[in-house]
Amino acid sequence: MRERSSTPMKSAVRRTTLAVDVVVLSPRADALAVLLVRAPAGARERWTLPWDAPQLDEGLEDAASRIAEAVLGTAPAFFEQAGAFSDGKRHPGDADVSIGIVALVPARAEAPAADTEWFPVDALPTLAPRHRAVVERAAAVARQRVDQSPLAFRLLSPTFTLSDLQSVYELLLGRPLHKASFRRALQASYLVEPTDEWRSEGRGRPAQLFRFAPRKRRGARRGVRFDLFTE
Amino acid sequence: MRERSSTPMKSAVRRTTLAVDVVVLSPRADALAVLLVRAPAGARERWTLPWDAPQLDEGLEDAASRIAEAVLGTAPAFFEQAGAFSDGKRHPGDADVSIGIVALVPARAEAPAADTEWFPVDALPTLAPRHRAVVERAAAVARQRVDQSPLAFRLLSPTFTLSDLQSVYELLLGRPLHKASFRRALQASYLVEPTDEWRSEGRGRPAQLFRFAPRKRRGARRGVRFDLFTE
DNA sequence: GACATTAGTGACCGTTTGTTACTAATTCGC
DNA sequence: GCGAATTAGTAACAAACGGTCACTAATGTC
Repeated sequence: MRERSSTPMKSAVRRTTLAVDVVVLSPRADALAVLLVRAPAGARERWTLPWDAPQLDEGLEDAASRIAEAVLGTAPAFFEQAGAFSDGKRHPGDADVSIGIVALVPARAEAPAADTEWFPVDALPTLAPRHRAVVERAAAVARQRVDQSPLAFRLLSPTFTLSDLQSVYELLLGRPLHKASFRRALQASYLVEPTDEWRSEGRGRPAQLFRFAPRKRRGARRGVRFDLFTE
Repeated sequence: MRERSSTPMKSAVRRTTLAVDVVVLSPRADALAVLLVRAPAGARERWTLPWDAPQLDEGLEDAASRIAEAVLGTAPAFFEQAGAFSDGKRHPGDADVSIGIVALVPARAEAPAADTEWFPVDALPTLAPRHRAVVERAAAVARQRVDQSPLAFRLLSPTFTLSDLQSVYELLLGRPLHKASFRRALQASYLVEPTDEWRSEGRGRPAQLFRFAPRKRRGARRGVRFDLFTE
């Protein structure tokens, strides 16, 4: 009979410093971009993610919303957890544990707050190691879940053209998609519905505007896919 | 010009009580089961997830491994985060924030430690509300990621029959799969390779044993799927 | 030895998907 | 005004995929 240590459930609960690190993502100029904040003078890196400790009895998403609103001016409508980080990597506030939370905002014309700037996720400035890991994980989460979560629609205005939507998918998936196939699959998914409006943007034929309006699908999900990331 | 509050990055880092709640999953008797620990006398619920606060400078996965080993006798080989939980729901140790971590172990003959018991995830006993949410989220994570992560193989011994593998997929997906289609898709995925061994289990033809041995796939991933959960 | 039971495969065929090629509606340059 | 360029949208073909059925194979049970 193997000797077993007593279960650890009774040990005292230690106090830990906790940070909510927010990764605000938005499509900018043909790249997925993250909003960074200029670090106060004296910090080791020039840029950081917006972050803070959660307030007493404040939910993590509530904290993320508050933190994002402070830098954006408005609260994003969509959040998703990107994981918890506690490894030896340094956090700008020396938090023991970080909760990474992705916030998605549509591309807008307005500039962000002073002391903030958009950076493509593939061309980040030097960040604290923890923050770099959070951003990378956040981007990976967005890429992995784009087909199971209405992520793409949160990166667009309420109405959008199908070309806009396809561009966002291509941005997230990192590869070009074929127009006809994309539209056929979208049609079958019952995720969008056309509006009466059309948008004419410079040259070319005007495009019809659609809105996100998922309806129940009749067909059950079919076979398995073995889509492991085995690179 | 809108008035903006100063960015919150400078506020003092508050101390928080943090718990790592471990969801040990294993296939048992045609159901996905979770390992629960009998709560000490006086606790409000009779059962809890194995949990503990992380030690100083201990990674979250390290903590999960230690906690799981205390109840299993051996450390599971595979962990995956299931999210952070901070909402008002009560935790057995009154932790402010819980990190839910899924640990996968193959079905084994051996009984778990004393004061522990396997429960099907669809037939849980009364748990603290936080723990119930963690288990539900963990099961959902396992179900969602089964085709993107080698989850299913971590619920099996190093060698297994294709029927075993199909059963695990059916368990996780919650629906029957067709044998021929399953095998055809698996073949195309280059995820398993046959061994020289065969297993005869009571009646019926013996089955060849396979092992998980993913190889690079030639074909690039194809089109998009719009598999939003819109029930 | 007939039968039940589980493993594994071949083949048919309808559906899905990649691709090409087309039509449609607009702006730009002249 | 008119053709070229540009972007939107769709039809149609061929190949690949996936659901299904039917079969063969190897074992234990009676």
